[in-house]
Amino acid sequence: MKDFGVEDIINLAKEKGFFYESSSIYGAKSGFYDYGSLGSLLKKKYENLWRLYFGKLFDNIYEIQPSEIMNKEVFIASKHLELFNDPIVECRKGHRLRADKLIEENLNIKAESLTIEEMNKIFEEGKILCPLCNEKLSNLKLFNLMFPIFVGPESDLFLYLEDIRRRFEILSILKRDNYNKVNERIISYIYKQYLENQKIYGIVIENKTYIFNQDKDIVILYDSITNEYFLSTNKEHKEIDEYYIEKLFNSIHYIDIKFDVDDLQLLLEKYNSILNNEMYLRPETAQGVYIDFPTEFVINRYRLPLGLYIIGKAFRNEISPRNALIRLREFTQAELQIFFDYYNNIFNQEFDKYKNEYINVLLVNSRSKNVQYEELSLEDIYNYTGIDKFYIYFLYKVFRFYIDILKIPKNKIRFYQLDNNEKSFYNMYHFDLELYLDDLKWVEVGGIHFRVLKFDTNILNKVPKDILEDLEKLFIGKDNIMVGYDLWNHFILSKDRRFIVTRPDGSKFIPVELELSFGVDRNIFSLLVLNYDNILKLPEYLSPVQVAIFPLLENKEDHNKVARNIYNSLRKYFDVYYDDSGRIGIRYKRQDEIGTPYCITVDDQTLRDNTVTIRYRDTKEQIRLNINDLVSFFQDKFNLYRVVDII
RNA sequence: GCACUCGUCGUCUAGCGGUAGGAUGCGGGCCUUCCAAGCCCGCGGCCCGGGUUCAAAUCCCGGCGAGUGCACCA
Repeated sequence: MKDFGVEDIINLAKEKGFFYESSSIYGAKSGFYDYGSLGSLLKKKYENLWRLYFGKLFDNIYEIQPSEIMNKEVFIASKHLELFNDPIVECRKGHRLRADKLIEENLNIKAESLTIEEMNKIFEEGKILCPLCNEKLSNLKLFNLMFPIFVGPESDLFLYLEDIRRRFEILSILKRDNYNKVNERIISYIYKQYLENQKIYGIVIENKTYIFNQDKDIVILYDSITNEYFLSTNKEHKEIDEYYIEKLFNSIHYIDIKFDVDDLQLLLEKYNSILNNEMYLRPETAQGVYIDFPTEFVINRYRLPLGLYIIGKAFRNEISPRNALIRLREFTQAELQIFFDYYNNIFNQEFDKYKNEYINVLLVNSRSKNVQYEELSLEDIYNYTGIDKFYIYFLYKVFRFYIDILKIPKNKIRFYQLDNNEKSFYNMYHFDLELYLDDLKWVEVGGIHFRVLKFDTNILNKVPKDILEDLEKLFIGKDNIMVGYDLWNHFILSKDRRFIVTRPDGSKFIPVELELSFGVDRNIFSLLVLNYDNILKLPEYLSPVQVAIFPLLENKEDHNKVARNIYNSLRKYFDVYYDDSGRIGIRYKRQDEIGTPYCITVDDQTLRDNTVTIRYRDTKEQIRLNINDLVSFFQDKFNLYRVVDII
């Protein structure tokens, strides 16, 4: 049997319409994919199964749909603006490196405490050279993995001012010695192009006029006292070649605003007011749940445990998207956040019911054993690691979803425990759920994160005074407390007291958070990779097309007519496909390739006794069934509730 | 983002300065009473932009995209 690799799946996906590169007729941008007709059906079915399973894991779970564009404060509280933000420095040859890491390695000082300006100064002075080519490093900028959105009519102005701010306060490239003198002929050539169809923007400061293009690749300086022109490429002192001039002309996205130094102050004030309109595309769905927790907790009558989940888009400006749906810039997450009282936790009892069940895990301590995973009972995991029972219980529930419902082969799934260096500081426990996708090895398709912080009373010295009183109550009778990382952060910043929960005995706490997080696109991709070998053997309730209907012979009018009627009667209930072209064998093959589990064929016997053949994909076996029984037959086969009920 | 390799019908592939060819697929027809690969006809392509040349899919430059390895993935 041929091995089907990732590349084959990508071709299949494109050819049959599962997914393909987005905007490809205009030249695709990596990291963006469109789901096609079949992919959309598959994804919808996956999500519905996920809803039925994880949405019913326990009582009191709800789906919510927060906005994908969220306030800046959300990401201040969540620390995404602070920590999702890498300072990048560049050398002449274009190598880009992490500025903070370079400083820490070379100068042995903690870069955390340095401002951008201070870091930039270190590189300007040439204290650190590019380790790859020994060239000077400069042009320090922040690279944030979030996509900013500027809301409201002034967004263009904001972008422009943001550019000015960086230019003056951080980059300070408008220094004279960056410029080469150029002759008037070149300048007039540029102006000529400018007048014809391109626009450039400029700023006048004292006696100097700076003109630059959108990409800031090129800046022209005109000195009105000496009447001289200078040109900077904003890189090295490169020859003024046609490439840069051409680049200037090609900057099609422009803002044409001119102002002089008197206006600058006014505009910077305006900038500060517009700053409030800066929002972000969410880099994870989770924050939507955390900020809606107070509202939903009250609406659902203060009951814990409370589960809130989102199936929706998240956006990250990844540096290098790879492997089709595995690393995208726009992707779909399915995340269930479970909030509960750590000290009064019903899930620990659930553990006992399943403690003799086995799951595949690779514990930190087992990595040296040179095994892919070990099959351990829940009780063993508890004994080996001391991890809380409720956490292991949820690992088990996730495992069953993949084994029993998605039908993932048992030797291709494992939980990978992250060690203290790998996991984030706010995760007390963190296991990735990984699937083995041949060429790609183990791929992370989900994660189970216990997002909590443990505080002693010293934390009270560091919190805002107006909520100090509320926080002190959490410590009554305790030396330390466990709190959900995000709920804590959002409480500190928003000061919304609904984050604090009161127990029946009057004591106060902030719930802890357990996050079951899944990359939907990665799951879809994995399902295709793991199930394809000429035939796409998806579980029948996941198959995009559920039933195909054929006339046995395309040139027999009777066959066609009856088959058409069946098609029309089934299409209201199921995802069906009608095909009367080519021979019967090729039609079966077409459906096998896209995973259609059942094919109905109308033949001569149908005309006599009103029965049709139903052929099952995996065995190629046929049964005969009366046309009148088809709807109930398939309703039973595709009943998702029953699928989930088996568990 | 860096380095290397590579972009030809939807898919696979030949051509590598001079009329873009095959296979598969898809559509139509013939034949066929149940599992692609019988016959006939048709549809469909050189990633994009510059440059060199009488002439560019082919050579050069840039962009975009893909693969692999680094790096990145709070």
